[in-house]
Amino acid sequence: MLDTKFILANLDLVRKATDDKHAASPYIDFKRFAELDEQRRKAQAENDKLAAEKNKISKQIGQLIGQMKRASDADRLKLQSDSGKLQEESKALDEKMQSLAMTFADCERWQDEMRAWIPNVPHESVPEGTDPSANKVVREWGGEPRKFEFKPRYHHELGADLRILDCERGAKVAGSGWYFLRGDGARLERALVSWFLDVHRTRHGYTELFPPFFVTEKTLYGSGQLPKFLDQMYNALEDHLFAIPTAEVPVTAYHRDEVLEEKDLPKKFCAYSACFRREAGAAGADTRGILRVHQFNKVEMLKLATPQTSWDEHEKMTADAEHLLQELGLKYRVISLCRGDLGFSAAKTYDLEVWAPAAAKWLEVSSVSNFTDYQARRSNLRYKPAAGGKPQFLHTLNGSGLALPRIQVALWETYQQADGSVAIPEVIRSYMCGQERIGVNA
RNA sequence: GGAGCGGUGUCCGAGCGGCCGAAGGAACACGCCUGGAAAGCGUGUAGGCGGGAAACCGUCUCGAGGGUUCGAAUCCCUCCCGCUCCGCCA
Repeated sequence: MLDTKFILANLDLVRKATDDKHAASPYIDFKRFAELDEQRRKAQAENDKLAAEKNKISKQIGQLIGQMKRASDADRLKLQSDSGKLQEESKALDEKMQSLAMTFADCERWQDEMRAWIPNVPHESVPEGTDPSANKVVREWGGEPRKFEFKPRYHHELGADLRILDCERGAKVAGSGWYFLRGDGARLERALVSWFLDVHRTRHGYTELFPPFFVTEKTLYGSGQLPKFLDQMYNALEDHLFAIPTAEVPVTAYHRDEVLEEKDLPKKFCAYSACFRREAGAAGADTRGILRVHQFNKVEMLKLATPQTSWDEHEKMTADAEHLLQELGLKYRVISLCRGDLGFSAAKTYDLEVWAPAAAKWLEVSSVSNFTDYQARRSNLRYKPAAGGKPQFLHTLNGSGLALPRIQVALWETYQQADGSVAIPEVIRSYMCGQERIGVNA
């Protein structure tokens, strides 16, 4: 969430961000926000003044009672009546304070509520625009798309023929949008996850985490999924837990409510997790195969950085994800999302899209974002500057590195052979016991 | 799931109704001492909010939330988390 003072000092900026991000809602009323702020500060100032007085009186009573213990009988009576009077005064103050305290708490609660619905402000380098058509292609890698000397087959055809993907049985067991990977398909999935993690760990310097797949409401709130995206999440009502839509959620919460040392920054984590998404409202889109599913595997990268380095780290993280695609030999492009397509909590996002040659489509396989201090404020993630001074909010960044099974889709389609088999990319072979191609699975 | 114990500052740990934002120790920082270091000694070291140009002042915070009281880390209630024992279990 944004800082209250920042919102008030930059109303136009915040209002535009809210509109551009299609986040305007009845919960947000900037005029009311400013009024609440004034009311809140007034109530607090008044309340604090009375509290100071009351504390003074209580202290005096304490002293009188102390004196009473040592006093003669005659003096004791006098002291007793004095302290009685003070007690009355204190009670009177208490009554006055009650309504002030209530006003204060109400104002603060409403402000916080409103802040929870106000999105992050985009970085100035983010393209203007209201929908994906305004997104900018930053760069493309991989040259000309592969030319096939035969008619390339779609991933769902390849998956079925090679018996590495079984959507029918997935649907039987769990419903539409659920699937089985089978044989070498399942093995390739596992190999890719291991390879992703190993590259990030050994070559990109990330610490590996294996996170919980279910988290509390508070945790989801911290990374900005709640309150806005409640309907996109699976939950276990009985236990008040939600299935994570991405490892970003538990890993962002990892250092929640902590104050880190600047010398330990940036913190870099990578984490595998299954991701669960209800995809409510997406029915009808990408129905064939496994382009849009309710459960998928993903390796996530996450960084906690200072505001001074976060933009640099954002570019580096993007490069880390690209590195994987390059080694897999997959054609891809990097897109800078426009203001209207940017996520709720993000200040800037690069999407990485791989080319699926049979479908002749770009598939989003990674989304690398800088959230600046937006999530950090929600999650109370801070650091102590090396130069001294008050703790500051960190900047959080995260990006997929990478998301399955779309990578599988691109691999199958890109590396399919005339005989119907699929070649396994060089870098993955050692993770597949040296296997070089996927033929029909027994 | 049942029974018992416990959650205090960066950490350990005392406090069990007022003089407690909190003893003592450790750690860290600065200063003294030293040729230099260790030991010694001295000083300092939480966060939120509000006010103030600042120095600083006020207020709130001893797991969270509520209650009793003029006054709560201390008493009462609810919840959360941890530990020990028992039960169950991959």
